[in-house]
Amino acid sequence: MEYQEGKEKFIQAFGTLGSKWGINRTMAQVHALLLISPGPLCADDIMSELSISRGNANMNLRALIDWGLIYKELKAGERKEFFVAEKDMWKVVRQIMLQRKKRELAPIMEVLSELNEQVQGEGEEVEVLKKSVADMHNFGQSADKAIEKVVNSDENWLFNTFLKMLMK
Amino acid sequence: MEYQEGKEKFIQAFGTLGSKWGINRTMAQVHALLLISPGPLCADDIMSELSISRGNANMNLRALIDWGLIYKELKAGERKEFFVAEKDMWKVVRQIMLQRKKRELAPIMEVLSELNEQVQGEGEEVEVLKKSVADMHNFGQSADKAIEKVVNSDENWLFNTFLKMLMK
DNA sequence: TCTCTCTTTCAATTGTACCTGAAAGTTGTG
DNA sequence: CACAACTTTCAGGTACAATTGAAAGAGAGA
Repeated sequence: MEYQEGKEKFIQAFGTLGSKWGINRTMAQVHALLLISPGPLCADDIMSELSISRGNANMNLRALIDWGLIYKELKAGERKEFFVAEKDMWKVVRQIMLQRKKRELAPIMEVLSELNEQVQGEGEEVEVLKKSVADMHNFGQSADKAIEKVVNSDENWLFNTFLKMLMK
Repeated sequence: MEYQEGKEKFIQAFGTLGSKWGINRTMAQVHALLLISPGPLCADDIMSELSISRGNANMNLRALIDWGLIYKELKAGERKEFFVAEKDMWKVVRQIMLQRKKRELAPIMEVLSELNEQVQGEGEEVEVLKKSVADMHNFGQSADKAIEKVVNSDENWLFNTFLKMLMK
């Protein structure tokens, strides 16, 4: 397979994956493009590689910076901004886990806490609702803790060892 | 808070959560509704509770059965089909992990394997592409193994212990 | 200050996944 | 078989998110 074809397949696959996980297809593609670029790229590079508009490129680059997945880089003597991706896969995954926890786990946990405390009434249907809420709240807390531990495992020899075992 | 309000908030929150994770909003809402229903519901119950059409209800009920998250139940003397949700939170999460692994991890792993084996050529850009592909393939395999282990942890005392520790 | 280059914004457009409802299909019963 | 009770399908419509492109903004150097 030629380089160009491989590159396109990679970017394409990444975009599809992203969209199945609730992440903007283009954002995922920009990320993929930067991941396989040996050097920094500027907005125009990305626009022409992915055939997208200036506005779209700009929006998704900002979003990726916001997620902590790419960095802005300034070249001496150039006005243009360049971008590079974090290429350490473990850091990438860690960053994604943290961001999604913050953006999507946290809000629902708040709703669950509220329901946990405030739903009144009696009867079977109320009990079933309360139990569901409590179970999910519980599970969410466990998940939160597990994510924190995994994300910070570098600092913890014991968990690091267990994690490696888990993945073998 | 009254029961009805709590119920609506629960269903609403679940729907939002689902859509942020690439799961059909309505499917998540139907699931939520069944989770907090003391008894089985039929298609008409769901249509009126969620104000959705017959076709929509049918589609999403089939999908939920397909995911292994709800079951069909027949009542003696009734033609209608009734539905109940699996309410054990751990089984629910397990099922979702397995299904998503099958549906979304597997396809991209195939692309990565293909690229891993078939990308030809030399030069820095080819090397960077190859490295990205290899890293991701690696990570994907680890994730796959970790999911398998977590999902089957009931049978494995050591990992069960570890998991509990991870979540405390 | 003016101009040139690059970045950001946003109203209008486009794209896409989802939903509807009616019609066709299925199945049990008299 | 004919009917009634439900389920499934799907062509067309809707709603929402993503995208465009042009205009406004921002900053550096002459």
